[in-house]
Amino acid sequence: ASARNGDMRREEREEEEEMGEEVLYVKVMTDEQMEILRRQIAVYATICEQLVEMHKTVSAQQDSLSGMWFGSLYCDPLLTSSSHKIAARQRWTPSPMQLQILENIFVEGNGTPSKEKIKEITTELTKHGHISETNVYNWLQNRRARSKRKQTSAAASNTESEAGIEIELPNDKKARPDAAFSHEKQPQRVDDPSFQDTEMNSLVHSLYPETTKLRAHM
Amino acid sequence: ASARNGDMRREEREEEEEMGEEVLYVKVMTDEQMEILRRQIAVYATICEQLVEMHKTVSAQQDSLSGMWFGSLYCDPLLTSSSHKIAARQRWTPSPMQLQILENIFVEGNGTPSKEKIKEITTELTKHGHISETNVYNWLQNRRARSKRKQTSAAASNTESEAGIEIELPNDKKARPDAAFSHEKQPQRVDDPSFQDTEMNSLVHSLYPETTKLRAHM
DNA sequence: CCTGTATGAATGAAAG
DNA sequence: CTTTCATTCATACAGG
Repeated sequence: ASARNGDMRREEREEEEEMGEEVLYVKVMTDEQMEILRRQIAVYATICEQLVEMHKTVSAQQDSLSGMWFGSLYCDPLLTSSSHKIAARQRWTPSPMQLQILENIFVEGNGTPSKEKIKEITTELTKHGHISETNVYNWLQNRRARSKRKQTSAAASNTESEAGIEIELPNDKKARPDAAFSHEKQPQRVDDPSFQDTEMNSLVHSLYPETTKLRAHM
Repeated sequence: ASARNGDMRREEREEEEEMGEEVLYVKVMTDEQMEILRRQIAVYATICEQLVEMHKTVSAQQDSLSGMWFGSLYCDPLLTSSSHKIAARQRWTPSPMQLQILENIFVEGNGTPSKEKIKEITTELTKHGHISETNVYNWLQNRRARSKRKQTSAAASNTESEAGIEIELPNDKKARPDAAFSHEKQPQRVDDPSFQDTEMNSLVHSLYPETTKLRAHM
């Protein structure tokens, strides 16, 4: 029972849903939307901070428990809430945390995924969830491949732009990003780390001091 | 396989400028930037969730504190912002015409859809509607996979009739280097194009039940 | 409105 | 490394 009437239908639907004047489907954010996003992120940040504060307060009175929490949060965060969680997915799924770290590693661009390194990374990531060296290896491999593919297709259709999409990754000593949103029409380098949000990193860091790697750019 | 069409976006944007009445300079995010943002939000979400869990645990023992807490945190950041939805990531829908053509191509069964071929097909299909190479690629891939699955399940039911055991739980484990035990619950990826609903709202809502308004405009 | 289903897309893993 | 496969995720629709 599938009505394949294509775009027309969808367009109508969307329009009726909300935006009246913006009929076009562009993957573009207006200033306003940017603002919304920024605010939403700010909300997260705020909530997290306050939760952390709260935790501190509470744990000050229950220190026996607090140690346990911080120690086990990432490895086994939800045991308490849902014991009916059986699940057991067959294929590994990186936790957001792991993803973030992997992404950073990728961006840092050591093009050399040495065995040694892999092992090291794996060890680090184990703190944030179940993972194996194979996972790390595969992830990096896939990431590389897909990034490359993207670049290729992008370059293909973007011939006239001499913009020198020097799409080779890493080593960007770009200024530290504060606010992070680019105003340029030209898309930035694909994996521009400058886009990453410092605020969050520091938040995460304050939560999980052992994850210094998150910010490690040197 | 995963490459999203980053360049396509740009083209669309220019289109917009052309036909646009006002110049409307918008800030553009590349897909990659969007993705990074999504992930960062996902990290926030995860942290928040876990903190919430923690809070529940704690407040179960100290309900006097928890009440105070819920009352004071929220500062109404999102209520005002509403109204504009970020253009959703839309998923391509083949027009009937395109579908027909694709079907034919599939039936012709050249099992190897070379890149060359894909490009060609895409060009052809563009005449019948908006489409990209990735779309074609995905479509064929999905078509193949699902066709195959159908056969498999058909065969399975066949076997079942003779064996009498129809337990076909997809529980079979592929050879995995690491023995799998139950994963931690992996919160789903926040992959919401609008950046505005589901995950975050429900998270916030769970934090601040009284702010139901948050969801009002969805 | 909410729930179920078809299907475009993303992605971990493996083959080539 | 590149390409392909298998599985999962998320969304567009249809039906209650």
